[in-house]
Amino acid sequence: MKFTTRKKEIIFTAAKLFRKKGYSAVSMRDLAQALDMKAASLYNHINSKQEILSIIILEVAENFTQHIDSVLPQEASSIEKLESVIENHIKITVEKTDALACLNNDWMHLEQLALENYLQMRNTYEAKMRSIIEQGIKEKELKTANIELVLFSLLSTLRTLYLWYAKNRTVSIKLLTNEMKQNLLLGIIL
Amino acid sequence: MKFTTRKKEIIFTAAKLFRKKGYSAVSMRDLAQALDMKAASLYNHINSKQEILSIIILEVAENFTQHIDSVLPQEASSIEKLESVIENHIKITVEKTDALACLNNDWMHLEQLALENYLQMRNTYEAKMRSIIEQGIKEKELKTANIELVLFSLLSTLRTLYLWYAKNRTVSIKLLTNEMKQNLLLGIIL
DNA sequence: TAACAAAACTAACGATTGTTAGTTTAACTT
DNA sequence: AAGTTAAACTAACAATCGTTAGTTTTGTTA
Repeated sequence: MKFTTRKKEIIFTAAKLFRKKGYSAVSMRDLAQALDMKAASLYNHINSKQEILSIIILEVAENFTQHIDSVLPQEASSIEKLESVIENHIKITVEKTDALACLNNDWMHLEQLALENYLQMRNTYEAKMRSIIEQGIKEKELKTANIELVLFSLLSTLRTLYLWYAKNRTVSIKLLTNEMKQNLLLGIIL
Repeated sequence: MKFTTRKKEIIFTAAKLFRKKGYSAVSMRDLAQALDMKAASLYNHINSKQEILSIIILEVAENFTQHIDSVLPQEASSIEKLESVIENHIKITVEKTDALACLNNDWMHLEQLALENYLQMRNTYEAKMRSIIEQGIKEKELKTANIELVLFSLLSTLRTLYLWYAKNRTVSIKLLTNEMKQNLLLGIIL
């Protein structure tokens, strides 16, 4: 990996460590050692451990926000919109595996504004997903069902797909995308 | 809640705290305070923080193991077996929400034998789930698809259902079970 | 009521935590 | 070559970590 700045390298490495052991279990000395430097030197580039976490998480959260904001106003069927959401989740899973894991597992260790920011983005994201599902039911494209459970069924798999992808990195994104659309939207029963 | 022993009360409370903040972020002093006692007093009942974690996680893991061991040899269709697995996941989600969350999020903080034990149970569980799916495909009950992805799609939702249930405790288990079978097995498209 | 056991307490330990201050090295720019 | 800045270093801080030792309180049994 090539980095434009040392700060990005630190954040990249931190994401890898946070993913493996969790934010709280990674010390600044652990992080420094992984970068072959001393803990105090990290502070030439970052302000705090907390700043590292918030940069990692908020960047991914903004990726999700931007995508759904672009999908929602489109003139498309609800199913096409859901497919686009699935594609984006897979894209982020593949491109930002570690950061996505941090978002999933360590968001509760965010503090103050960063936490508020994250929660607001997550709530908005879920509300927009919900509206897509509601549109689909209204237009008779989706089954009438408990919207909250449909929403959760989709998001739970998409959010944790990085766990599967970490052990199956050789699979083609094309195949992965098609299979996930199948499983999530059409079910697995013949 | 009524407890038979102080030890169970400690473990129950620990599971609640571990779930909220993660194993590493909960100190023995945090745990003691939640029980209205001093940290040192905990050691009259437990041997170590690590012991608490392993008791919490291994008990739930054994619940999963026992159930799938009873399902696998049954004379039933693959779909009936999958439905039984779904029912069990929901049962554990409802009855042992906090412990299940610990298993999901903090298993990597298990040490030595407890970690080996857990991983062995998880691998065996997944292998048995896989064999049910393979049976279903062979008997033309399930679609021909990437088995690993079908397995993951099911397990990812079932494993994290506690996140949804925590915010929707009033839903009836009957409804929850039926909707989950629908979503996971038949999909959401009309 | 005296004796005993269970379970709480205080005090402290060595290790580790995130972080700061002050200093030295390394890499460019003039 | 001299000057400047970025980025590493050593040393240390106050706080907190899991845990132990020794003591006191509490509640039950003889």
